[in-house]
Amino acid sequence: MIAIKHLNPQSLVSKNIETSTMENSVMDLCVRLCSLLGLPKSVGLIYGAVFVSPKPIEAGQICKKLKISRGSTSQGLRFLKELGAIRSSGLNGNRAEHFEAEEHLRLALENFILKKISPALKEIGQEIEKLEKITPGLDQHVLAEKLDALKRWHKHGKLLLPIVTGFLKTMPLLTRK
Amino acid sequence: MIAIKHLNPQSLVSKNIETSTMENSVMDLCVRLCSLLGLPKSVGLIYGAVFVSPKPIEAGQICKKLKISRGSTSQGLRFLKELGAIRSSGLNGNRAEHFEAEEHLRLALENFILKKISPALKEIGQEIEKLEKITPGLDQHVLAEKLDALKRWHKHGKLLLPIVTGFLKTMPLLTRK
DNA sequence: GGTGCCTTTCATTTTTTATTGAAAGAGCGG
DNA sequence: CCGCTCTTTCAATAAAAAATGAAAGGCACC
Repeated sequence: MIAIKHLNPQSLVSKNIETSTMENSVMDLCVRLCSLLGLPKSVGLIYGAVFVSPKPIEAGQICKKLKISRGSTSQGLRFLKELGAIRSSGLNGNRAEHFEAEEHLRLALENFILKKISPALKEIGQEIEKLEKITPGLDQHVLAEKLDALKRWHKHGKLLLPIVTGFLKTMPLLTRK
Repeated sequence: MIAIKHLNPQSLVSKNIETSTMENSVMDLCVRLCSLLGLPKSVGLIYGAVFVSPKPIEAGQICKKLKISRGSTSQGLRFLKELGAIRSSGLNGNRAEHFEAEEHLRLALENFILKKISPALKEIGQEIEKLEKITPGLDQHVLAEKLDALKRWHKHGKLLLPIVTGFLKTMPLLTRK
């Protein structure tokens, strides 16, 4: 079945953590926010764990706390780091890398949008260009019309993008500490 | 591996249709647009087939043309109809339902955004409300701070939504015929 | 150089999501 | 009412995505 998916209203993290309701719920929110962007639950959980932690947290603690595997944790952390949602805060004493949430989650969101949407729009643009070059046969004028419609959508999609990222800039920062 | 997914640059529909390059490419674009919204390929193909067709097309033709099953076709058409991306144009003569693309694809997009994002924001809002009611213990003031940050994000998310849908209203229509 | 501790990688497994096709439904014409 | 044609539904299957955990790599300290 094809359907627009929603997460169910009850707690999403209870299987993973059994700590204070408050912490639990804040992490729940993180999972929801991630899933809105189409990111897997584990990424939401990992981000939540870093976000919620009062001090930089290391991978080992995260995967123990969330009861998820070493591999998932590692990959999730890498993804979040590349995105700019968390950052490493050095190898406090021992060899364990410690993570904390970035102050500017907004940058991560912008990053995400740029990485995900921009290339898609670009490819669509290229596809349209290729199409333009084809001299349409006589029976294809209807298609040519449709192509024009798609072109307009593409143009306006490109326009919308900076508006959204621009709006993000006006948002208050999601700060830690 | 977790990664931001992109469709590969070469044709996405060649396995499904072997008609004119132009038609093929327009459908390709439809698939890309759908996948940007996280919809399955079949939905993109089906929408493409309806969009590209110079006259209302029936389900049977679609599933023959795309070489996909009756079930997928039926479900995809229902989904697109509910979304307002296509509409039924009566049972021309025989019992077969005929479909054509909606003029106002913009409405479908708004619909999609509203159905997908609004409920999520609402649930996040409820979750935050619930959290507010919890009197935080002494050791939880750090969490309370983080909750504030999330609250601000939620507020601004709600603000962004009408701006995006508002922007959609300024777009030229994606017209058929 | 060996040991302990932590990390990443990646082939395999599990879980989730999408697709299929057979069976059942629905309307029309005779 | 029956046969025909098209549709929907849904349990089974296939495909895709995510999670696991064993193996391999890195680094600090002895």
